[in-house]
Parts: sequence; structure tokens; C-alpha cells
Amino acid sequence: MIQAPKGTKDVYGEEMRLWRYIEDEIRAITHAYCYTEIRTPIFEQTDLFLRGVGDTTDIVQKEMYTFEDKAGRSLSLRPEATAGTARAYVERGMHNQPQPTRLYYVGPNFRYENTQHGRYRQHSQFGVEVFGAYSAATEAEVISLGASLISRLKVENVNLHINSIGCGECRPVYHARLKDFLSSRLENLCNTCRERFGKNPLRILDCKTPSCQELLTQAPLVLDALDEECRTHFEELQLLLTRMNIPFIVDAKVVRGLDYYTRTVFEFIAPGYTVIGGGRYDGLISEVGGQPTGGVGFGMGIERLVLRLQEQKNAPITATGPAIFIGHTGVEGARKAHELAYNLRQLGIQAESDIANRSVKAQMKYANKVLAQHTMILGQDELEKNTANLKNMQTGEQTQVSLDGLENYLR
RNA sequence: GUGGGUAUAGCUCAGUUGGUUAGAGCGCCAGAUUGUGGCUCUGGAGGCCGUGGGUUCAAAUCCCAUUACUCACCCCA
Repeated sequence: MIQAPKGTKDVYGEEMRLWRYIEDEIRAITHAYCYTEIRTPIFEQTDLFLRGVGDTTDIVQKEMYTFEDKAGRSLSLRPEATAGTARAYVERGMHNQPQPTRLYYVGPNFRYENTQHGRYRQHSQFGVEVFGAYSAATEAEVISLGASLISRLKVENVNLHINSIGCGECRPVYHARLKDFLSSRLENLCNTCRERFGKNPLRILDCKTPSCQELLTQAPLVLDALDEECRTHFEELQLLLTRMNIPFIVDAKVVRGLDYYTRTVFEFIAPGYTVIGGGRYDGLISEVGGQPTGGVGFGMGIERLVLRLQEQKNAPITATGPAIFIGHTGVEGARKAHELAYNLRQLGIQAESDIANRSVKAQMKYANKVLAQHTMILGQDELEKNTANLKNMQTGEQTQVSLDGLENYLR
């Protein structure tokens, strides 16, 4: 039997209702925030990700679906959508429109990694990007958008963690301080952290090994190494979030794994996994060939959000069935049923007629199972009198109604 | 990429120390007199026991490999 590829899933039925619910809320929120949608290609030149995401990251080093097309070009399925969005911003000259540019996207990303709880090889992300703004208000706006979505969807146990990892000026200073601190304590670090020491010491900060945690309590803090501008920027952000009544935790362990972040980084963390991750990336646009331009954005994993909502038992979605199921007996009754269903559908009313040619009893049974609100059966009598009994499936009451103007009884 | 667990019907799972036609509940389909659901009862369909090898007179059951799922690490949404 052919199975779906590892790390992929089919979304349908009850879960699909959750997706639709989430997507509807996404449209509503981005509308209120005046963000417009962008759809970029699912695959891009591999080079874009090497430069945009960073060629030292695990994502591009070992997790990309890279292939050659028939002309020998190296292409990759996008492992995230920010790089493609930045590319489009530059390539389409969006800086010529009124700045800043506010964008959002919803779509699949691909990473070749081992699956586990809340981790897929194809996963869908909702994300926003703002280009052309350097103020802390930009982060506040973007973060508040994410917080609003989380709260409107009633996702529980999600906490906002924020941090600043400095800019091109002060981050190297911190890097040096941290390495200095760690170099004398290398033998006390776990194996993976000893590797991290060489390639990305910042990541040691969020190591979960107790011995490393213990050691890090004495480590220098990024926030102490920030230069004046980065510090006031971060303080302004905190002030704005407070004014917006958005709770947050300043968390020095949030460092993010993508190369493009500068200054602010943040995560919305649910038990077990991060639901939203993002930050500021002032170097990204120039990295993909544009003029230096400020940028802030985040990505939200939709599968993870769905998981959280499924883990909460107060699922906000209730199933609804058709407004009416029109059953029938006899050839002419059937024809009339299909005709009536068609007419109601033209009016936007959810109507079903029996197309399986089953017994009246079976039709009623079916109507009950699909949660039809009303049923009626069309046969010889009904056709002659042009009336039928409309049955309310909840109360069981039947009322005789004319087949003309049926819609009036269904609203 | 590393390590642990699991794999039997659409779903949730039984299957005794290897031993005839592999079971249950739910779901699906149909029936319980003539054109009306929910409750109940009856019947039916549906499984190469994840896949491929091996041991054995005999494998769902034991061994090996492989794939998928799952949990943790790494990493990330």
C-alpha cells in the first residue's frame, strides 16, 4: 500500500474544521491590522536560502529538500517563507510603495528532519513581515498581532518570551564575553554544548542539560552587553507591550536558530513546543540584494496550533449539518427532491437530497447522522398537493408546508 | 543524524507456552410487514496480522532486515 510520505499528513473531517476556524481568524486579524497577503513560490533558487536563512544553520545545512531541475539549476523547497518574502520585496520594488510594507502569508514549508510531536516535514505556517520600519513599535505591533490571534483562538498555556540579542555592533562584544566565560569551563559542558561552543555559542544558553543550566547561572547576560541604542530599543518595546496589556517574560535563553535576527527575538511557547517564533532582521533585505531596510516578522506553525486546540477539550468548533435533507420515494419524488435541493442551494441554503436511492428509513437515518436540521420526504401525495411535512429533527415536530417558498421555513 | 517503544478490520484494541476457517466493541451497509431518525435486536461486508527474508511439520506469535508511527536528543514552527 502506498502511504503518505514521512512527516506529512492529510487534513480532513473534524480537523479540517479547526483549520478553517484558524484561517478565518487569521484573515480577520490581519485585516484589522491592515496587512496584505503575499503568495511566493514553494521553491526558490537554493542560493536564496543560503544567503537569507544562513549557510551555517542546520535548516539549510542538513534539512533542505534541494534538487536540480532539468536545466541543472539548484532549487530548494522553501524551509521557511521569510527569505522568499524578502526576495519578492526587493525584486518587485515594494520599497517604492508607501513604507512600511506590511505582509502576511499562509502556506507550506518543508524541512527534512526527523518527526516527533508537533514536528512535520511539511508544515504550514502563517507569518507576517514588516519591511521599512526600525522603531520598537514595529515589534510591538507584530507581537501584538500574534498575541491577539492566540487569544482570539483561545489557545491556553501559551507564554510570550522576549529577548534582545543585540545588533552587529554589540553582539560580537557579547560573543566574546560569553566565550571568554565558557572557555575556562569547557570540561563542565555537555558534549553537544562543546560542539556549539565552536559554531554557535549563543545556543548553549538554551541547553536543557541540568549541569549546563547550573553553570549558566553565572554566565554574562546578553542584555548587559547591549549598547545604548539596543537597550533603549528593547526598553521601549517592553513599555509598549505593557501599555497594550500584553504579558511577557524577558528570557535570556531565547536566542533563535536563524542567522538573520538582530536585536529583538521572541517566541510564544506552549508546553512542549514553540507555536510562534520571530524577531527583527535588519540585515536580511540587504542580504538578498536590496538597500538596507529594517524588518520584523514571525512564523506560526499551524499544525502546532491545531495540536494545542485539540489537546484542550473545549474545542470551540461544533459540527453543523445541512439546513434540510430532502428524501424521497418513487421516481418523480426523487426528481422533485433534486430540483428543490438545487433551488435552495441557489439561495445559499445548505440542502441535500438523497442520491444513494435508499429506503425512506435509511434516508432518515442518514439525515440524523449528518445532523440535518430539517427533513422532508417527497412522494406521490406531496407532488399532487404540492405540500409536504417539514420535520424539525431536534423536536420531531412536523408541519405541513408548501413546496413553493420552502426557503422561508429554513431561516 | 543518535537512542528507546510500537505495528492485528475505517477507529480503539484482544489473541493463552508457536497448532485448524484470526476475534470484540465502535463505525459502515441491510433487515425487524406496507413512506419517517435517535433506543433495542438480528444479519452482512471489511484483515496476505506493516513489508521482505529466516527458523519450524506448523508463525499474528520466535529471529534478522526494512519501512512507518511514536517518545526523547539535535534543531525548529
